[in-house]
Formats: sequence, structure tokens, C-alpha cells
Amino acid sequence: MRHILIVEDDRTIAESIAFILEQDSFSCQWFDNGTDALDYLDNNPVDLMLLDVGLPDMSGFDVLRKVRVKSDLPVVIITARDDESDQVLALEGLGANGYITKPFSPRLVVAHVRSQLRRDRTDTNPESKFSINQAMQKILFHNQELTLTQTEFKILSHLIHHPNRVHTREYLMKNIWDNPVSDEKTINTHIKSIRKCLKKIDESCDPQKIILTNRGIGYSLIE
Amino acid sequence: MRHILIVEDDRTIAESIAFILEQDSFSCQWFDNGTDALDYLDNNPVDLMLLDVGLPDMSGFDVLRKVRVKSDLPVVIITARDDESDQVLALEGLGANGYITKPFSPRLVVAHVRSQLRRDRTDTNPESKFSINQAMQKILFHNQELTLTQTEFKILSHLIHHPNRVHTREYLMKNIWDNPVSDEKTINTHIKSIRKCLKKIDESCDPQKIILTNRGIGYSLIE
DNA sequence: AGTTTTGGTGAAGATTGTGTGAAGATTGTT
DNA sequence: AACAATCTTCACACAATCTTCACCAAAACT
Repeated sequence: MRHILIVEDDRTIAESIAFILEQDSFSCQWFDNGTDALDYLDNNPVDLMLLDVGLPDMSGFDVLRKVRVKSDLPVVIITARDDESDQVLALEGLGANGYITKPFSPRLVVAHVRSQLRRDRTDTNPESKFSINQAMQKILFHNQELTLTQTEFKILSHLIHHPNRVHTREYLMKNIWDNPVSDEKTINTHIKSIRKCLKKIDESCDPQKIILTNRGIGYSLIE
Repeated sequence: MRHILIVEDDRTIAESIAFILEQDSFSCQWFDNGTDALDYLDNNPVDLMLLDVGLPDMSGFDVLRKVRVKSDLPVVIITARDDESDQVLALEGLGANGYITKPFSPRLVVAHVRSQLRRDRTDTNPESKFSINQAMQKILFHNQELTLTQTEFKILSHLIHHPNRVHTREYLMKNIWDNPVSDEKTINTHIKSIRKCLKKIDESCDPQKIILTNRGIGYSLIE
């Protein structure tokens, strides 16, 4: 569960944000001033900070400045002032990660929070045995690199991006080959080599249980 | 140098964004439609995508959807519609990373771009075997100077600036040559000479392990 | 059980990509 | 203009990869 730190001196706003975030299975901690929030941050694991600019003891920008001395924590600014130069300052000068102007709906806040945390999730997705490094065109399986050919890489990417879902041969053909090959059996062969690669990394695994054959339809990757 | 993909059908807007980003030492590639942009994305290393919603051939949201099938590339939406539910959809439902509503100043765009890219910075890497002196157009390898021709310098610079990442031949062609040469094999030859230079400095190294060939894709430098 | 359909497998051949040296073209210098 | 340095292209050899195919195994259906 992700833990969100809310720094906002308007109790009503803070509570409505907390309420909606908690419904979305985040946990929240609220402070109405910068000092306490910074203190809390020093001693508690926080995943993201929602930070109002207008605080009683110091500006939200000052809070952000102090946070940035120590960490890269995602910080989303909340403000009543819809001033573009403020936004530029926050995002570029101070290292904010997002910027929401009041009035806003609670859903927008959740959207921003999710958007910021999305990357972390994919980086370290402990549930999946796979991770993809698109830039390097590499796929890790149990944190070990698979040596795949380009076609194999494309097929496995598709499966990983939509796990637990059947990919028909027809679909794979259309999406992986620019000018589709004539024989659908070709895919069988590629799946075979992918399975062989998996087996090479983890001798004890059963590749047919990881990449499932859906008879008469296609293949699917099980998480 | 970070490479930004701009997808925007209004030429004036696209050019002003590109201009300001290039001043800020980003490199840009512009397309006025989604199809071409997606095609480009398949074959080129892009660090961030600026995506207009109103495109001639498909909605920006559709483009984003297709991008997300394959990658976690940071995507910042640009739109004329200041509609909160659109923003929620983009950020939460489709996985956009940022959202800018028109009209906006170029500086705000830069701020968003910087904000998104801040996290994965790899500027000063003390572990690298390479160091670049841009002003002198010199590259040191194990603290010894490489004697490179101008083209070789440009290629190796690109690789060093984005290590652990595949550079397609297409990408290198476009970014290194002003008027691209016709034959992609030319790159092979330059890579060959760069590898030879490395070998000359460090007899014991394996240049093919340092500059990796990614068959069918391109080359990448391993750190 | 026998038959039919579908998937798995390995191997062969076709296709494509890569490394290499050398030749010719281009550029820069004296 | 002559020369040197550098860049581009090319042809060839070789290696990796893709596709196809024939054959066998497994499952589904009668």
C-alpha cells in the first residue's frame, strides 16, 4: 500500500482528498503546516507528497526546496493561484513532479497521484517474474537477461504487457509482422524458442505453465 | 542529449516548442500525425513524447493507448480542451505523465519536460570508462585520449550520452549526418574503426563487449 | 479405441544482417 | 594543383535469424 503525505492547511480540502485516496487504497497522513510535515518525512516512509503552496508557517515552495535537498520523493503541488510562472518555477526550478490548480475534483488528485506512482510500480513489480527494458530491448526473467532474437522479443513483449489474456495467432501475426507471414505455425516455433530460453534461465520451471497454450486460439502469459 | 518526440498538427505550435526545447539542448523530432509518430517510435530511441490530442488521423488518446501497449515512455499531453474529465482519463486511465492545456508558454512545456525527465538522469557517471571533453572534441577512454575522426566522435558521443540503450542505425543516421547518407552500412564501418581505436588503447579489452551489436536493431554502449 | 484436429519439435533452406578490407569520392591543406 | 586525411560505398564471406516443412505427440471428438 502506498503512503501519501498531504500538506494542506484547509481542513476540508485535506479531508476530502484523504477520503478519496483512502477509497482508492492509499494510506494518508495529513499536516496543516510545513514544519511538522518535514519532520514527519524525516522519520517515515512516504511514497508521495501532496503539497499546498499557501501554508501558515512557510511557503509550499520552501517546503519543496527542503525536501529536494534530501530526496527525489514525488511531490505534487496544489495551489489556488493559476499562475503559469509559478508552475514553471515549481516544475523546473524546484523539482516538483506535478501541479494541480484549485478548484479541482478529488478524482483529478487521484489521477495525478497514480500517474506519478505508475513508474515506480513498473520498475519494481515484485509480482511479475518479468521486467522489460525497452531502451535496451532486453527482457529479464527472474532478474536474469533473456537472449532473445528481435521477433522473439516482440512476441514476449506483447504477452508480458497483457498477461493473463489470450493472444490469438492472428493477433500476433498482425501486430508483429509488417507483412504477415503465410504460415501460422511460424509462431509455434518462436514460442518454442522463447520457452527454451526461459528453461535455460530457470531449469526448474515449466515453460508451458508460464506461456500457456490455448488450444485452437493462441497463447497467454500467466503471472 | 535527450530526444523529444513532438506530435502536433499545428505547425506553428510545433515549431515554437521545438525551438525552445532545442535552445534548452534537447533534440526534437516532429510529426503532424499519429501514424508516422508511432512508426518513428518503433525504430528510434525517444526520451519523451509531447502529444497533442487533436490530430488529423487519430485522437491523441488513441496514440497514447498504442504507446502504452509497448512501453512506459513518458508522455505529456497537450490539448486545447481544459476539461478535467479528459485530464483524469489521460492521467489515470491511459497512463499519461503530464497534461498541459493551451494556450501555454513555451517555458511551461520545457518545465514539464524537465520535470518528467529529472528522475532518470545519468549525466555524471563516475564509473564510466569514458569521459567527453565537448569543447575539445576529445573523448578519453581509461583516461587516455582516443584519436577519432569527426564522424566517429559524433557517433561515440551519442552512445556515451545514452549508454545501455540501443541506438538504431536509422536514429544515428538522422542525428549525425546533416544530409543523411544513403547506405546504412556506412555506420558499420565507423563502428568498426571506433572499436579499433578502443582496442589500441586497451589491448586486453573486447571492443565488441563495450559497443554491443544488437542484431537487427543497432548498437549500444555498455557501462 | 480409432479418427481427426491441433500443437510441439527439430532440421533444412532461405533470408537477412554484420564484419571486413579496399577502392573510389570527397574534403581540407599546403 | 597536388597531396593527405577522411568519408562513403561496395563486394564478399560468414553468421544469425526466420520460415517452412515433415513428422510425431497430445488432445478432442465419434
